[in-house]
Amino acid sequence: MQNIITNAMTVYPQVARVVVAVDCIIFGFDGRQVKLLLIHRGFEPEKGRWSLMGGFVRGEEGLDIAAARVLKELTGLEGVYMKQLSTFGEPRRDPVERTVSVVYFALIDINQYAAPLSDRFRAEWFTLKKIPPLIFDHREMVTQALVRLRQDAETQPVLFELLPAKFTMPQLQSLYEGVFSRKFDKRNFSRKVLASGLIVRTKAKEKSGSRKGAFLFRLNKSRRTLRPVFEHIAN
Amino acid sequence: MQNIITNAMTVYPQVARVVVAVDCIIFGFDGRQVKLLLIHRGFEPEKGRWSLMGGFVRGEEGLDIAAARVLKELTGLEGVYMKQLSTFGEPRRDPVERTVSVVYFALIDINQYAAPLSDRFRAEWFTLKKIPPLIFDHREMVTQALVRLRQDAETQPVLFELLPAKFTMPQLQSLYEGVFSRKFDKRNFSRKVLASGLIVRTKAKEKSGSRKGAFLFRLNKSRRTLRPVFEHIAN
DNA sequence: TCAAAAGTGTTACCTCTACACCCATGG
DNA sequence: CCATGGGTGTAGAGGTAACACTTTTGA
Repeated sequence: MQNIITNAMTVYPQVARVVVAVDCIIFGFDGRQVKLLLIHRGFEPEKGRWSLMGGFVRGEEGLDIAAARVLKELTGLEGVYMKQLSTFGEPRRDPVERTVSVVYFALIDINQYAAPLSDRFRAEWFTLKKIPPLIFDHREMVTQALVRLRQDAETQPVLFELLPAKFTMPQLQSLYEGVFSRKFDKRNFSRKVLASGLIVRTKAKEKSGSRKGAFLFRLNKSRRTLRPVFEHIAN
Repeated sequence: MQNIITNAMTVYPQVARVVVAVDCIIFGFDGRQVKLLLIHRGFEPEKGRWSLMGGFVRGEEGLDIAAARVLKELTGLEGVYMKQLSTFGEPRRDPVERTVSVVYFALIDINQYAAPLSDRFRAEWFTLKKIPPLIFDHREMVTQALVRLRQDAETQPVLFELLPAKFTMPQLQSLYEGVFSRKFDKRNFSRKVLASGLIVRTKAKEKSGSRKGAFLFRLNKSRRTLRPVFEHIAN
């Protein structure tokens, strides 16, 4: 087994080299529920079980690039919101060979491309309450991603990545309720979101889904954070 | 150059293997200022410049374990608060050979062991405003760590890791002021911290540092978070 | 006795939460 | 005409921020 050294670099002697992979946690929102995209493994190890979408990092590829490539292979999507979560490296987490996995999570609007999916890979969306058993330490990765998603959603408008360009207030509220697993009061919710200045009401209405129709909103591009900074212990 | 495979595992064919390292960002507090521990490199590459303390991950070693080992090699400390920050893996970040570095940050009370330092390595504490140029992408690592430290400090009582078991209110306030780079009103600050129930006043006073003396406080072990959870968009 | 740091209370404002009814429309 | 989901306002409570003076004691 020859180690792959890609050019004439000198090397560190006596140092173990390991396989580095990326795994992608893909969250989606379909207008009603927050979901997680999983693939049904058609290969060993753990053939036939569910897992995150992953792949090995190539020789000349940075980690972010590798994650974007893996996401594209599965969903066909590019330019998606994607963030590094953390790295898993227990020596025996992958039974085949020691593999250090850098985990990313992505947020996408499910409806925008329900189509591109499922071809090369058997991929399915699962609601957060019905996640099947996952291989290796993937379940722990998902748990961490959810914690992080909530943290981020508290301070930054990340959840808008999961929505189409125009969305209704009830959709936005369902999204927040899904991510935080709790209900919000719709009057307080809409007042608070509007007060943030992040979204703007358009004149159009979405008429499917209710007889009355719901106003469509869009992001106000000039705003980037929900609050300047929040300090728990502060003046 | 033989790849090191530690046992009879089968392997993934055709996959690049790379060196995995850990780098430790060590924040400390001396009762007045928040500081960062750096080492003066006595070896190539970048000999003579400043860097974070790092080391390669060994064959049978998990990432957290590797980081703890590296921290111990430098400071002699064990059982310290340590958390994974993120992973850096640009192909040419290390000119010697491709190296993926998993970054950890640790929080310690400087006074507790000013001694154990500086022997094997030339290590020095730098205030956050006087960080020298660092090698590779270490400066970016530090920047990210500071952002994360602030985020964490907003929701969790992590900063207490930087303090001795007993500390004064002015010390605590300097710590928060150092981390957030701003001043707080001492009346509001102490009221707020005390209202959190996180700390308890003892009868003892710290008499050095002021003529009047300042009450010593200690952590109230039963409390774990500053607030249950905070939602920006919530009910 | 005075310089230096520690300690303490009140008020105005703003934000958060709880809560219930009317509106528009398609069937 | 009625069932369904969408939209809105108000009042009470709680938290935040601004603000200045007194205490202690070592030198």
